[in-house]
Amino acid sequence: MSSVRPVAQTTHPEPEKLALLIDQSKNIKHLKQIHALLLRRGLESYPVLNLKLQRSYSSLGYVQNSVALFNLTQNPDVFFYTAIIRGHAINGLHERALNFYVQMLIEEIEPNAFTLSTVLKACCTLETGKALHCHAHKFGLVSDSYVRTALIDIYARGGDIVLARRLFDSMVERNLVTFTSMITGYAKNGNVDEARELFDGMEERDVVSWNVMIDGYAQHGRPNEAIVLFRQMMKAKLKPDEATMVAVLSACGQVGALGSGQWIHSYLGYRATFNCRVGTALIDMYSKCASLEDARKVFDGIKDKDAVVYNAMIGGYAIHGFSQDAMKLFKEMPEVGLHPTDITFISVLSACAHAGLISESWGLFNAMKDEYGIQPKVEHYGCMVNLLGRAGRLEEAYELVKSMSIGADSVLWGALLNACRLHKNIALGEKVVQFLLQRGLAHSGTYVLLSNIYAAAGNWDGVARTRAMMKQSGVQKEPGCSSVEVNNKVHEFLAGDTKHPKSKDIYAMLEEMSKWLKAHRHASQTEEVLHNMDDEAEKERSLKVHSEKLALAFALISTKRGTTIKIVKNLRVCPDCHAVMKLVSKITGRKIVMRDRNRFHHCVDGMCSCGDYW
DNA sequence: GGGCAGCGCG
Repeated sequence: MSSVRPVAQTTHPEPEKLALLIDQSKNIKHLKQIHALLLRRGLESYPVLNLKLQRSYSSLGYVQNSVALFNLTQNPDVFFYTAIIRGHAINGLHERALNFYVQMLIEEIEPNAFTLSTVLKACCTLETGKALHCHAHKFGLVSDSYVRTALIDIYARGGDIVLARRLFDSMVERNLVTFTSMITGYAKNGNVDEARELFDGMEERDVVSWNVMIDGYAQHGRPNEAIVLFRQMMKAKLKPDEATMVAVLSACGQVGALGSGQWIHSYLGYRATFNCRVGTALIDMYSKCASLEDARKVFDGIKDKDAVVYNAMIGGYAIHGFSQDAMKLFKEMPEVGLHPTDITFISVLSACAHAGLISESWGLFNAMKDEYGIQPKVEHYGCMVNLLGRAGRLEEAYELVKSMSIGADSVLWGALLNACRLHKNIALGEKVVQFLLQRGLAHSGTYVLLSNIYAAAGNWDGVARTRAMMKQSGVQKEPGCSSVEVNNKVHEFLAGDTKHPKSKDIYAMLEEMSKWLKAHRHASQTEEVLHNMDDEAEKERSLKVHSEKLALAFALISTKRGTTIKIVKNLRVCPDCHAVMKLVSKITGRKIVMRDRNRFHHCVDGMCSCGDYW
């Protein structure tokens, strides 16, 4: 190498060339090499190159390196400030990003539209958003489309969807991104239909707009519409990306659409390995579609698993009641250098709850607080209440709920009520419902559970009163809906449904099932029939057409002998249907796997994996 | 010399 510097310098790459090299560096090693080269040539503080270095370090996640360079910069201008704010914002260091913005204002450097849209990215609260909105006015940036898009985003995510829409409507030029931003706002806020209206009105859509809409359906209880929209996307010849797949897989898991989920798996190419995001989505889908072995295969194939991947697999074991496997994976986490998260604890605690492991649960619950420094959330309490309730320790469960410093939600109260139902404890059930009514927290599930508690104890007065309360408050029972997938198509059934094309055959099968059940001396478990029917025969008739039984009958006539039957129900399975599933599994020799709102039931040869507690 | 939107786990 020549040691004659002046000569060498003229033959070295020009700054423009170096700038390009920085932009093109794909990893930290690369970048550091170029940085070293700049240092050797005394070009480190050459403004353009310095700026580019900072940006590249930040985008590779090395914000500290950017900060070090920033601190060496003499009189950083608006470009440098914007870069350092952005570096922190994209790496989730929101508070520090805001601090740099404040520092910039103190230095009396005026932010431009780039700065403002960047700092808006780091703004987490509605209050900060409003303050920045004022700044936008002050600096005359409020009509800039990037600033405005960011503002729409902030307001929509902060829950002020009306204001977000007002900003959107007042924009002179709205583009694909603005629309997508507004649609995202609606979707995240649960206004899926408004989102769809905007989506349908768009002149052009890209993969992101489709993804947002599909995910909006998937995350707001409308998984079937998510799958339908995905098919339309494919028809429109748009190439789905990873985000599309993650959203659709979530939807497949929710409805138990194993066939569709497998199709996506094959579209992704049945690779031996997936990244964490796609891998997690596949694990979740397979777990919820009762294919735990496939979930595990995907899990094993993921290299560099993160905690989220573990959470998904542990959660899979948990809903199937495989507590030992869940615990085993949980114990493996520290061994591979992963820290359990709050979600991990929800999964292991629910696994323990399903298996009735009381001392283990208390141990985990306390360790979570004391050793891992994770504050229990309402969901963690929910697991404990489920567990204690199932074990009949109702007062202990009630005391736990009352002792909480955070507010209990309707799911937690529901867990307590379910325990009252299981142990026929009317007194506590009434107390809880009274409590909920006073605070306006009662919803349809509350009433149904209370009614079930009365019915279980044969208290028909109580049932009638509950019915009257429901009517008075205008609450309607969420209709039970069961689905079963046959030939990649999800068939849905409501109670007493006659809309299915094969309805006649289904009802014939139900008659046949009745005969089997009679022969096996099955006594209908009418205790939880909601209505006060005087006639026992009438109660039986209403039980016979429960949605899960229709789904079972349809599966029996339309699937091959010996194959596993998989049913998904949106509510908790009713006791009579549960008993029937077990019996039918024995009579037909088929495995019946049913997922209800809470967990999986694997019925084999007359026994259920839940041990008859759910 | 710079900027905006989408994904997972109970």
